[in-house]
Amino acid sequence: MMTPARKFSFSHNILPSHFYDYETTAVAQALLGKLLVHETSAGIVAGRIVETEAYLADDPACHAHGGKKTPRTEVMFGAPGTAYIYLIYGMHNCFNVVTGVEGVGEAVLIRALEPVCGIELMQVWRKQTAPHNLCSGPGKLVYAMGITRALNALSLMEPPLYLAEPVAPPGKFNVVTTTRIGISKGADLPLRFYIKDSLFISRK
DNA sequence: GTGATGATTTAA
DNA sequence: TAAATCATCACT
Repeated sequence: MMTPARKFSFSHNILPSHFYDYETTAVAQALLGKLLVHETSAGIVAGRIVETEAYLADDPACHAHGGKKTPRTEVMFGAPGTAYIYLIYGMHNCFNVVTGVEGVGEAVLIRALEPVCGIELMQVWRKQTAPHNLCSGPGKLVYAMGITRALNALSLMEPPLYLAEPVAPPGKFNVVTTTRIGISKGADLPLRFYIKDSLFISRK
């Protein structure tokens, strides 16, 4: 008789609150190699973060630049380690990790993941099969992970959506720094970070 | 109320 | 290269 698939989760490896006790650019780099996990009713999906962008309080590309607090940006001023999810271009959503000191509006955009877990689910939700095309963009990974705006403002330190240490010992990797993608203001700032030679980033 | 804008993706 | 598509925000 077949052994039933073991129920598992990554929740015992959740990144603790002190992970966020650093400036946003440092957290953006430290998030590379970590896991983003979503425990859904359909199953667990997870990916290794391979590309991020920092959005800072004094940064013209940041939704909350200059301390601009609106109904939308309010979560960016909340506790670090919460989710900031917003609609972009009327049809996709972007997923961010709120960072920085509470009361200051900063966040890290997750731009790409390497699929780790629940790839079949990702393929269904993305209507794509190629692994390198499942999570290689901020809008794409939101679909692949089953993330919706219902998760906006929720803590990333507990299920169903959370950040975790990878299970296997992290291999050594190099980080590349470039300017950010798809913005007009603040376009020259070196605030995009990705894992060198990753096949899963949104673009070189 | 109205209009400009946008941290994207996809297909042609 | 262009179209799709709509929440958000400032207010010519």
